[in-house]
Amino acid sequence: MTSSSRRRGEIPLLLAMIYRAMNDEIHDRLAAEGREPLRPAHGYTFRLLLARDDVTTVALADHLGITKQAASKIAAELETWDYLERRPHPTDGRARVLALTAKGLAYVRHADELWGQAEDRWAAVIGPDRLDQIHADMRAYVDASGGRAALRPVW
Amino acid sequence: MTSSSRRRGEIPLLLAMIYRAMNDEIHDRLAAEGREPLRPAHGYTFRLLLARDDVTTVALADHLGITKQAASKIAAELETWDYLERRPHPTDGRARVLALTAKGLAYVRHADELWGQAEDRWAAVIGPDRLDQIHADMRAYVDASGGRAALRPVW
DNA sequence: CAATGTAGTCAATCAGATTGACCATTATAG
DNA sequence: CTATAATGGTCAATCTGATTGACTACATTG
Repeated sequence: MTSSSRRRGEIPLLLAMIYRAMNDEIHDRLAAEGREPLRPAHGYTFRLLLARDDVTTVALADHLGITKQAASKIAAELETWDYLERRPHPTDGRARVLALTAKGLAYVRHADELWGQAEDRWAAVIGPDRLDQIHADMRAYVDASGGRAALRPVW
Repeated sequence: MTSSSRRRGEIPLLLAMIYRAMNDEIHDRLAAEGREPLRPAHGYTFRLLLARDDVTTVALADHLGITKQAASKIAAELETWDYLERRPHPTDGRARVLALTAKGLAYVRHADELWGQAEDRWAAVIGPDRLDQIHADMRAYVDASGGRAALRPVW
């Protein structure tokens, strides 16, 4: 059966390998579409903005684990490419709220479809039931790690 | 059971989250031990040298996906910290073979133990049998991706 | 309303990487 | 055998994404 041959400590490496393989695949396809030179940080920014609608530059910086100056630059790039806009904050005059534009939203949807296809390819190999199981087991780990596991950049 | 609630495209994100969470944990612990400022590239270098004993600077560069100049610098750092040594190549007078020193090997062993502990923590949540299953399913994906999946840096 | 804290910007600098030029050695073609 | 091309590695200059530090404008606390 499955067991015996599992070397201790191999699991994390496999996680990295699979994520990296899927990531490469998606990146290649996005690059082939001739888009702006989006870097990982931009992708993580999209995903944060999708999850929350009250994101300021400082919040973005915190999420990405970089300084606010660097985060500001990321946001500025995305703004010039029309992926996001900086709107005045409703209550705080100092702050600005970062929000995806229609183009930005379309981009995330498109990327999500590609991620979905990568996932499908795994499902094709092991079957959807196993993938459901894996999904549940991964969720269990994330839930058990008490907030330590969040979708933050893997640099 | 497990299924129904799985949103398509969520799996890759969970992979990233878990890898990142485990990585953070290990990094924190290694950093707390007051070592040289080792970066991800150094870790991937260790792992390559552990797997092969004929690694040249160019091979390292190729593996890391960086230029040979950058790879040379990485190797030079590791050499000054006594983690690896550059030996003359047995047959090619131009080349040098990179190899782990005893200190380098000890470091990898230590890091592997920490990875093993992270893995154990997951096993504690879902049980070792499930982890065996996941291991097999991940292996299946890697094998099916025809060499595309290799342990290369996830930046 | 004074004092302190926070969001964001501008400017200078740093670190890790890249490009380009080069040398020494090896492999290939006449 | 050479003559030529290709390869491993280094040195130097440059680029880029980030950091630190100083500052302004607004907010919060007392």
